[in-house]
Amino acid sequence: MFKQGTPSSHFICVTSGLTKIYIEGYGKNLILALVKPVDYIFGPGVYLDNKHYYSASAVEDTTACLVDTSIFKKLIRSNPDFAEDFIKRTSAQTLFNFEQVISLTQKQMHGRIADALFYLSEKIYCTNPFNMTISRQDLADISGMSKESAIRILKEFKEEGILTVDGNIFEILNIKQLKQISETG
Amino acid sequence: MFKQGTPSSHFICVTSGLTKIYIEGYGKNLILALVKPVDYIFGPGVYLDNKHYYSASAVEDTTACLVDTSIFKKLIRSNPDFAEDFIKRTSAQTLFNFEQVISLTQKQMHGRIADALFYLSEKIYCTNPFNMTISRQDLADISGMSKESAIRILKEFKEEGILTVDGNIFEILNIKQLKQISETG
DNA sequence: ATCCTTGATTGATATATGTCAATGGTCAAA
DNA sequence: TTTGACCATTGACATATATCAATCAAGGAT
Repeated sequence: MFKQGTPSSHFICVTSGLTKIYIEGYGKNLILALVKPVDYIFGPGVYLDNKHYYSASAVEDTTACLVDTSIFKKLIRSNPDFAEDFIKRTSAQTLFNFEQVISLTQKQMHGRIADALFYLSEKIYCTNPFNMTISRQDLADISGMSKESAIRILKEFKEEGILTVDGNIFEILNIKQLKQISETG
Repeated sequence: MFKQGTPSSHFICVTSGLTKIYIEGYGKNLILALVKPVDYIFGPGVYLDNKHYYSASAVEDTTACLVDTSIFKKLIRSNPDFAEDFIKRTSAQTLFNFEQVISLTQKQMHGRIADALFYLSEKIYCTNPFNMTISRQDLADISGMSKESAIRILKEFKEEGILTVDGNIFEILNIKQLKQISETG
């Protein structure tokens, strides 16, 4: 959909499908979030230099509509309720980033995969047996590890009866134990 | 100054000294930023649930003044320029967080210490031979590693002539090489 | 001066994690 | 059916990094 470093003149509203937004780092990508309908993609560059500071690409067939950022900015200036709501949203986003950073920097792989699984099940697909439409590489890019490592952790979870994987259908069997793993790092 | 999880009813303006803001994670801390005069401490909780989502404590003797958040919120609603400026600041903050996350998750220790040294020299102390007023543990908490590892990397940099350390006076001798290390991870 | 606390440093060791290479499965195009 | 491309999986191995324990240096208080 767009690449890090390119000019950004619109903000994007995803109306169907699923999109990943990710930073292209040193040889690997870090997925910041998955965006599902109806949610917005609005990067920090909009109020700075009108560049994208992350890339976005569809992981499922996705439709979206674009809104010129100048319209958005006018709305912010003219409507205090809108501005306040926007600040609330970005605050929540920041909070989410905090949790993510702590997970990525202070937990080991098992805890990070656990967090990613909960993110997918609770926040993205919103069901428990859920259909993984993202690749193992994407899962690894969410959890900040190599895809081989991610696969190995999944295998361990399967062996311990925490998880079943049938094709791309994932089911978390033992939520409590997985929460435990998330907590203890 | 305040602890993660406590209620936050004011925003803080640091008028002298140096303060670290950090997240208390699983057994270790992650320093998000150092705050020097004159800058503000304004967490994401202010517009959500009025709680602090990170802790702050002084690393040098620090004075600060407090402003009730309700005053701040009124200003946001009544003054579009102020609101826009605030959004710009938080955008810049978000951008900085992005760089930080990439550094922490995709670079190895040498690159992360290099980044931390540049942060201290260029953004915080703003001189090149600079007086490290933070501890090695703090340096480690900025770079997301154990203090022993941080010390070892510093030692290597000294041996390679990139850095001199005299007491708490640090001088980056070979900026170009250190940039190189930051780039190559 | 001596003690005591705190932070810095060093070494030895364990382990978490990445890398590389090989294999297998699946699906679509020819 | 066969081929090829792509993704998932597995194993063997190298190495980055944390942990633990010990030592050392510098002040402050008694």
